[in-house]
Amino acid sequence: MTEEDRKTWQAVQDEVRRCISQRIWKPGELIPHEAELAQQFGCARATVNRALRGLAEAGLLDRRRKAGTRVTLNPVRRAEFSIPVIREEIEGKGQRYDYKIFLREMRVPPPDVQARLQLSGGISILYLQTLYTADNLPYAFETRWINSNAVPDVLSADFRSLSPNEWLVREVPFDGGDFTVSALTATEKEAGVLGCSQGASLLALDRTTQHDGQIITSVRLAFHPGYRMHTRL
Amino acid sequence: MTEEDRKTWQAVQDEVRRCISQRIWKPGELIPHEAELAQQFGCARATVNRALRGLAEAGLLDRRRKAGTRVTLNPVRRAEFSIPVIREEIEGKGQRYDYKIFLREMRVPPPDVQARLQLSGGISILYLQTLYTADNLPYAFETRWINSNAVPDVLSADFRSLSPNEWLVREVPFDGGDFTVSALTATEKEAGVLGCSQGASLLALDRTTQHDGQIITSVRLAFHPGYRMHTRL
DNA sequence: GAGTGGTCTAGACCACGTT
DNA sequence: ACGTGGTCTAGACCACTCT
Repeated sequence: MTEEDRKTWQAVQDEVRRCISQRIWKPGELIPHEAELAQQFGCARATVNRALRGLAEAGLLDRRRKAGTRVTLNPVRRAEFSIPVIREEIEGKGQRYDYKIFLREMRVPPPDVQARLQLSGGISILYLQTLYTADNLPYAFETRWINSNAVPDVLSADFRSLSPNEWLVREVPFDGGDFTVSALTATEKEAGVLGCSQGASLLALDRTTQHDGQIITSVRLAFHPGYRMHTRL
Repeated sequence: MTEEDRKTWQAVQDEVRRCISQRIWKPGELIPHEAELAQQFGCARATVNRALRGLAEAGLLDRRRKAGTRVTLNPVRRAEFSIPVIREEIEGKGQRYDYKIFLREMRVPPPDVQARLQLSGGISILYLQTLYTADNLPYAFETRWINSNAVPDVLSADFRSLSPNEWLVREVPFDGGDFTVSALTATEKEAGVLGCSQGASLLALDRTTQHDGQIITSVRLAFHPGYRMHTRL
């Protein structure tokens, strides 16, 4: 552990990272407390705290009052994915983004969607099917339910220049939701619009969005075969 | 904006969150600068900074020096998944975790794996096939390549009480890697061990792990049909 | 009870990017 | 040039939790 004359929290963090990565501090081991490290690094305790807090958030350290700070035993626990904002994703590859709305009607959702949207039976809401394309090739097929009772404005929305997704992001505030990734087997319908064979394996993202306790929308995106979500650790 | 007598950064953060969620501050809009908010909340600027930094990391705010702080236009961009540590995942559901190693041999990897592991051709390394089970039902099928040149100890490892994954986590330090999620179509082999039909859609996680510039291991997990990754936003 | 991390403060200076 | 966020400090008190 060399004595650097740096005092930025980043420098401290890098040094601590090195100690962990090189197993100078081994998994499960207690590391020196903040005051001690502050003295070693020649900086304020707050600076050390800033550095260690970041590493704890990243999952590399376990910190508990009185118990001290330990190197996490099983350090890989989280992966952060950027959620595809389809237009950006496509345009980011230099391809031409477009979308086509196949279906737009009021409909009574099936029981599972009713449950997800916390609706009672028999109420019909807005249902949309949209295909996103990149350079005119099918990219993802979106089926979306919008709780039009909670968002009445959506009924008069024009989705010509703004996709349903972007319209919602722009017009309707939200404060939570959930997100599921799964593999699905292409139905005849999905195969048809995505131009793949029926039975193909597709990556599916299901998402619900809520605001102030109400569920606003429930959407499934089925991506073209070969689509991948990627991230660095 | 009510004047609270709280001064914790969490309280400030909650209040700012409320202003965003209720569109008191609209997407794209400039919000008051730190000094002003500090005065409004009756706290130090550092406290406001702490609160806003958190929201910026969460993707709700865009902050730039001199330009000030704005409400993000497209706030949903990241989702954090906890990476499945299979044993914990299974035991967490109250099920019995077990695994069985089907194959363990030295083998020359195919070209794509060679590339991923940054190996030159003709070198044989350790190859493992493992099935993880929950209550004796197939859970996930793992195919793993381990760069046994970088980790010679692995050749004498006994994987009876510790799965290859857990052995590596325990014995080999690492400092990076990457992570891919995709949908795959079950091959005959995968269908056989997972007890599903050939051609079924499976969620696949591919991961490489590196340390000090070297790629240590490349692993693919193919989960049983119906498996989902879930997270809240 | 006592040791450790968690947070707040008031002030200061710096880094950056808009102007 | 100047306004804004980014960071550092030294000290203080608090909150948790282990013993």
